[in-house]
Amino acid sequence: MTESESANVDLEIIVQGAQEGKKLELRLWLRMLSTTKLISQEIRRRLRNEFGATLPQFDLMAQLYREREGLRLGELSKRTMVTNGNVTGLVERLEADGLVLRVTPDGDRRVTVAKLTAKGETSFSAMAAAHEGWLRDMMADVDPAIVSELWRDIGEVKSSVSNHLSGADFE
Amino acid sequence: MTESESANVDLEIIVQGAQEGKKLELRLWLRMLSTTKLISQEIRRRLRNEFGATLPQFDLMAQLYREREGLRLGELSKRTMVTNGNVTGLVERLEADGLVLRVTPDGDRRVTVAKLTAKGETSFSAMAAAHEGWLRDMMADVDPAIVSELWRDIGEVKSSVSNHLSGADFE
DNA sequence: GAACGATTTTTGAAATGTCAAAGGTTTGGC
DNA sequence: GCCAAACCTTTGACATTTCAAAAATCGTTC
Repeated sequence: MTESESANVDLEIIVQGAQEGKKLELRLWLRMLSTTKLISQEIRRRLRNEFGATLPQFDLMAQLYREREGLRLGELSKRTMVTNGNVTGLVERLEADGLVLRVTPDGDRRVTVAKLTAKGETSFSAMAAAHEGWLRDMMADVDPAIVSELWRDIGEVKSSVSNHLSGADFE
Repeated sequence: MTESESANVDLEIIVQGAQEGKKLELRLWLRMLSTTKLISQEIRRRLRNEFGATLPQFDLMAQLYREREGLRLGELSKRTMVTNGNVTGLVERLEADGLVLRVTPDGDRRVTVAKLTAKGETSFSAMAAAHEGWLRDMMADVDPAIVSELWRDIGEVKSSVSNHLSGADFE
């Protein structure tokens, strides 16, 4: 390696450090955000066109589907990462559509438990199957090994973020 | 390795294939979505507490900040991935706060161009600096090499998704 | 130069989202 | 038994979001 070549490499490193190394976290965040928006919009569009449902409704029903005995609204709020007040309205509309049932248990009258109706279960399982297929389609060009790697590494990001929250979210 | 041990390994592989290999794309999506929500909420909270601003307003101003001569609302809509109707209201409120100015150019009176006011520029650059720091903090536990890798691989996901959209989004 | 089609933004209805405050209910001392 | 603190959900005020339809303007064609 000649002297000029080695100097060149050093320069590249410096330049790279200034351009690509800077704000890496910011750039990752912007890319995560835009990708998530893109996928969300596509899922929204398909849920609407093929099932007449919305994404928040789908998310909420997904939680209820795996807890057949139902969930308290507060628990639903935590799992869907939606505020309490928002859950109230969502469940209200789902109940009006006959997909969800609200029950107040005898033991504690502060609590409201939401659970899927039979119609809700049928409706959700059809959507869930389609939903899974959409994701496979959308990510079809990505090597499964990379999908796996992404799943693991984003887990690290999530964990780091969880440990550096200013607010109240702890688990 | 005994026969029973080797049989065990095979079982693990099979089980792993059935459990972890299945629905990999779905699981990646759920993790991306929850991580993005987590970070969004944290940024929202800090923008609100420290600057009295909202995240959509911040996003919109970010686009205007790097186009000092201003942007048409339709262009703003594309770049922020927000619908046209939504941009109208966002710009309206930002204008009421004196952060953004709306101008109709002489050449084409259908068009509305939004640009930051001096106050808007000052306000945004303070927020942007803080914003970048928050992200570094939140991702502090993640190896920079992994951040870099994630940025690249999520780019692949985004590209794959873009090529498998049912709707109208093409570029 | 009147009319038609394309472009751009706004509007309106409904759903989702946040936050803070208010309403009930329960529980644990006293 | 009663009161205060804690717990759970709802409410109310706004901001954001989507979609579709309407409004305004431009360009072109005849």
